[in-house]
Amino acid sequence: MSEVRVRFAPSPTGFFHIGSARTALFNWLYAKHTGGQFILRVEDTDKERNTEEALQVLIEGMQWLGLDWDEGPGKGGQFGPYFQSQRSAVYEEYLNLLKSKNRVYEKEGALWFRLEGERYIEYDDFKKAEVEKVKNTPVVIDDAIRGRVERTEERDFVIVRSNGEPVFHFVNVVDDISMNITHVIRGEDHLSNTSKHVELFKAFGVKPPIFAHIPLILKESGPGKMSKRDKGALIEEYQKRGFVSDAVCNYICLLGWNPKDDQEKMSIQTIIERFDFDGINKGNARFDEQKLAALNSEYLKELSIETLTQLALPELEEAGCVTDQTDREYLHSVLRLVQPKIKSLDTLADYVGYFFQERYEEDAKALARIQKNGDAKNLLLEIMEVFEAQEAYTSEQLEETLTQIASKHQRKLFAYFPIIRFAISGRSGGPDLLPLLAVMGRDRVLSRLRAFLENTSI
RNA sequence: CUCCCGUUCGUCUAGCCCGGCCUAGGACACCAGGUUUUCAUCCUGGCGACAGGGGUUCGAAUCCCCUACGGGAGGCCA
Repeated sequence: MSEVRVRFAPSPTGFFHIGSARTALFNWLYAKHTGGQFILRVEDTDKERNTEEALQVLIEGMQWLGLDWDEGPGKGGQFGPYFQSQRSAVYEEYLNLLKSKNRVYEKEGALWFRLEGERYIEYDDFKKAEVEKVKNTPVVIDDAIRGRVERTEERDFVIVRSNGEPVFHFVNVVDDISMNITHVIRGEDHLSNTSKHVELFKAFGVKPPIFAHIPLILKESGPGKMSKRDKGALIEEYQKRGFVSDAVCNYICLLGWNPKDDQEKMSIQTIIERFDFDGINKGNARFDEQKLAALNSEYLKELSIETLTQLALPELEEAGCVTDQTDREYLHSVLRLVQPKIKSLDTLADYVGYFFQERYEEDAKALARIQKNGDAKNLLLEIMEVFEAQEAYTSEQLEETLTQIASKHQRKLFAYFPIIRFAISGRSGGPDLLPLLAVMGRDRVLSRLRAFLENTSI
């Protein structure tokens, strides 16, 4: 039994598309699941757009998702080189092989692959021209996901352009042969092309690998598959926005694959164990950012405070909440406080801004609501009296004092909450109030309460 | 225009291969309550689907055929 060898063969375009990422992920999972090898092969034949930076985007994206490769760029391997731009000699060799079998001919400067079978001319309504077709026997693809698929390839096709560059179908097959690829896991958009590939495998006299065509990811709204310009399409965006990479991985897996027992949130280790072709769906899946966000928030809640801080820091720094001067202890305690509540990191700065900045916006509507209930000023004055005197600001002690003044003034404990919250944060919602006060600490709380009493007419 | 693939709640999906246990299960979203302050928290409940039509069968979401719809491919792009 030979070892499983799968590959991810992206063309660096400067973006790391979520669909590509999932193809990479499924290949990687299959390799891990079977104990096989995962190969990264860069299809950089299109010199125009394949730049060094474009490659970097791809590699960073792969690393961010935790998809390491056994052979490929930066890693080497005995089947290299792993850049198609460096494999001309291999292509030359295989081209000669085809030529020796009389399967190549030249037309208009390009090299064409010759199908076997009887030829005839037919008008083609798509090409709007007379074209030569071949009466060919159908190719049978025994797809690991879709089952038996039959398709007839009925026209010769170009394998080397007139400028000398070999085309995708050719290099793809040659590389899969010369790299001993055993399973080709790729998007369904390649299913129709597979008949070309199988014809080439047959011409080379090589048994084709096992094909597994995975469903496509459709854009969130509107028709068609997801493309680079669609919302949520780029992996690097999630990275920038502070998504948990494990959450993104987990979500992408769920787009077209599931373990069949309603499990959704799974560690990558669990997914590796459970991943297999029979869990992959045939139908295309529509991308749903809300579901991703929900999963991501579950992951956020489990992060260690150090990891959470690391993820949140760029956003907080950019918003000016946090600087080098910010006390790390304080930052940690704020994040620990809000962690059970947060849903995403890309709006975190707005949610916690007031912890760090003395100037923050006040929500006029919230204030109006509080004033409607009346007595706001008295409530605050009653509090000031005891808060000033109090030294210890733990959640429990604050509750005790508040309970005392409440009974002294014959009020409900919670009568004080809204106005306190507003006076120190300018809003009506947020983390639980008592722990919040404890985190902010005596000095901050007192100075904000004083400032509020002075500056705001209530 | 041709060929290929697909079609279960709004969305991701379980069930389909091996027909009865399906009054079709879960999750996200949404709605309603609750959590003796707030909610970008948590809990409970609700809403909500077998694309349509024909077969086969005692019995079909499950098997077969047709139609419709969706997706993909048909490049000297990958």
